[in-house]
Amino acid sequence: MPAPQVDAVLQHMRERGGRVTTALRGVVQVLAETEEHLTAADLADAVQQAHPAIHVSTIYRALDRLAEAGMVTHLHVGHGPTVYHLHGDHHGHLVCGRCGAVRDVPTAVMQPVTRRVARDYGFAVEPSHLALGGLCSDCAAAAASATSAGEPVGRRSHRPEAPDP
Amino acid sequence: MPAPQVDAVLQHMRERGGRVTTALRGVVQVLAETEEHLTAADLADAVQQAHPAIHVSTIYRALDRLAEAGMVTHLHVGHGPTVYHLHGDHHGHLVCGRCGAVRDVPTAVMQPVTRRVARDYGFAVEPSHLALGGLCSDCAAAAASATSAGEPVGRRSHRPEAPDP
DNA sequence: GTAAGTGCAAATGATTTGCAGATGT
DNA sequence: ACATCTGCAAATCATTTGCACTTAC
Repeated sequence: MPAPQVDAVLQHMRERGGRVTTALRGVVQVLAETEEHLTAADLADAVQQAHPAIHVSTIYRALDRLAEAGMVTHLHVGHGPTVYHLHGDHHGHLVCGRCGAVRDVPTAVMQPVTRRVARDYGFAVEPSHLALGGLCSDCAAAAASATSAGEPVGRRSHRPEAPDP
Repeated sequence: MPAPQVDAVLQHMRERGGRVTTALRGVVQVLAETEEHLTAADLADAVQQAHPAIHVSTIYRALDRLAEAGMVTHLHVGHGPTVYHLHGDHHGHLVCGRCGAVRDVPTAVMQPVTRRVARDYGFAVEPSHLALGGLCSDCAAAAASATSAGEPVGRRSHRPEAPDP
């Protein structure tokens, strides 16, 4: 949706001395079009829809470039591969160790800890690079109730079940 | 140091129907002897000192077994490989994205967030599986001062600088 | 004795890299 | 033009798995 956002990012990259290539544009467009956290493979698939020749390794390099410029952030979720998103509104992440779902939480919620940790340990928490592991409500319920009959989804991106806050 | 702790764990494993093998004993001993968070490779090295034939894949299987029994926990730190430790006192982790240092913080510090997230999102944070990404004081200083002259240590366990709270 | 463990080698999955050729500015 | 990118194939790293063989109980 935010076409202007895409242009802004690309402009920034150009000013930085980088070149705006098909791959770079593709990656930024896809990232701008979703709220989700995408893996390099997800991005490759999406970009290849329009430009089949774009190679995954190129996606990685585009992401590197964007990360260096501070335009995207990545997050290491439990087992699964690294996920990326545009470095917009900062937010933390709740990563379910069972089904792999990633849920965003506003930085505000993290504030107390962020502050305290900064004071006591001199550690500067990077909010969007932040992940709390645990069990989402569904999986917690599943684990508690049955003999653990839940179906531990291998991985696969995530699934924003409830629409929400 | 805590030899009895080792025995307790092994005993528990035996009662659970598992067999106490050289590899299992080795892993538990090494884990009990350190405060650090070790990778499978670290463990392999250590265990092999006494029993050169123990293979890394066996270490992984021993860790699986121990994890299933709830005796060890693992943590996915930024890039680097997974690190393991005995599931004793719960604590969270501060992982420096620059030098890879892992610092423990008591669960108490995390409480406010843990609680709020549980209430608002029904998400059950697993304290010892918890990691906050960011920059440790040293790296933050380095990043701030120079042209970013810091030396991004590949990884390597961590460095328990200050003794503490 | 026998099922639970082990060693090894080969498989998998994510990510990186060297290099010759393509392309944005 | 010419440095920056890209495609591809091969390399690396962490972790997993199949299988014949050991070993703890």
